[in-house]
Amino acid sequence: MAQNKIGRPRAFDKDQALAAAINVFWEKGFDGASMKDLTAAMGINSPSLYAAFGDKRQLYLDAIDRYSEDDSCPPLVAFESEPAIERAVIAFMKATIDYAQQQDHPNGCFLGSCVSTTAGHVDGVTERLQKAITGTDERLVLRFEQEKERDNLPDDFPSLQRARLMFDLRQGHVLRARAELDTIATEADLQFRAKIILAPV
Amino acid sequence: MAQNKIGRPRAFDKDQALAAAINVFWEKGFDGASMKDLTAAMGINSPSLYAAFGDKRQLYLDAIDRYSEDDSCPPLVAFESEPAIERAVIAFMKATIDYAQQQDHPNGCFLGSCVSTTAGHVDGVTERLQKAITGTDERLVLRFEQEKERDNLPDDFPSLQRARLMFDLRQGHVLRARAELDTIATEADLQFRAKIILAPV
DNA sequence: TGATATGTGTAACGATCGTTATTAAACTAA
DNA sequence: TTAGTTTAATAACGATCGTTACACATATCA
Repeated sequence: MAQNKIGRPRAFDKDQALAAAINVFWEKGFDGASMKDLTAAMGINSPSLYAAFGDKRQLYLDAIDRYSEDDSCPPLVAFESEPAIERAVIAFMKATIDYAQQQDHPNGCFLGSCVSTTAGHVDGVTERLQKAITGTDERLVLRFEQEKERDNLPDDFPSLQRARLMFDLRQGHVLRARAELDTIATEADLQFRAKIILAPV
Repeated sequence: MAQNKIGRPRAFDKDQALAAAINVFWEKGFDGASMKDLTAAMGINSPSLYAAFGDKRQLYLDAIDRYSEDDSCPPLVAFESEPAIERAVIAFMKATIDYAQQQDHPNGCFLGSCVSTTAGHVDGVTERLQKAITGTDERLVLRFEQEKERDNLPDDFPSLQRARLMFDLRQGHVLRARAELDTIATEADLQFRAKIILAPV
């Protein structure tokens, strides 16, 4: 796991420290998270943090990058790994709801609930946010296109339109979860939302 | 407008100052906005701010309350004032997109893009966010119910389900706008989104 | 006109911010 | 064992944070 330079005095686990930093930023935001908060959660002292990550802003950008990694978004992974497309759409939504309310990390979505605040006033954030959004769109589109090739969706299925629809719906769940409101999760509601995603034009 | 106690030395316009504070918080977030930023934008000195609003946190809560006032959300107002329900839904979406990208204030939505970050770590925010969300749901439901009474919508139309659908879609536009991404605004996409909102069960 | 009330502006408060110089400790290589 | 290297921990840096005393200006009312 941790690829430390062998042998030296027990170096801390950088991956683990970064994961801890994500949760702090996620809970308090970039400006709300102090170095004291961060070092306490990461289990290191500030000089180690600076040696490993540069400064607070770079740590923040690293946290965003780590969070945006391919396999870091459970809803996307659920969507991509479910064989039947109808079930995949439902899996995406269920995973979105579950994930946003999960107890082992703050509510909502790090990107949608927190990073968005710093877009435009912390350098490097806007580009990363854009990449995360368009990247998600593209992964959703990819799956739809694959299904079209397999004749599981009609040839005129508007993949990008529906991908964006899925993504946009997701943000509502995220905000409700952040506000500690129960998100709708009745089977009927989920079925309806899945139906409209896959509805013929 | 400003209801100052008459005659005393030129008191600043509290409403106008609060409006300026909203934009600062909206752009930089609660923790990212310094008192210096705030007083500069509000055109007053800190003692005046403290006399009028208490402290930074109370000013923030006042800003949230002011922003959440009944007539402060253009998409909602558009939805409520358009006579035909089909056109009202489209007006809501168009207003959402326009508003989130408008140039006279920061991108996105103050509540959805910024306040959400402080939910859970600044006292008083979560309750206000909940009230704003459920309040919006209720206003959307109210209009749908009125249309049902006028037989413009079927009796079994699931008002709450569709209200939440509208609201959730909105958040996607808000996030994209915050990230300075163009949101979809083709007539076809809008038509489709309006269609699914009003679709029979 | 003077006394008083109200709000402004200056300047400073202690606390905490992000950051770093410096010292101590731990392990490898010889 | 000892020299050398790498990391951790302590403590301090100047700057800025949110907040507030204090003195000055302005307008009303006696």
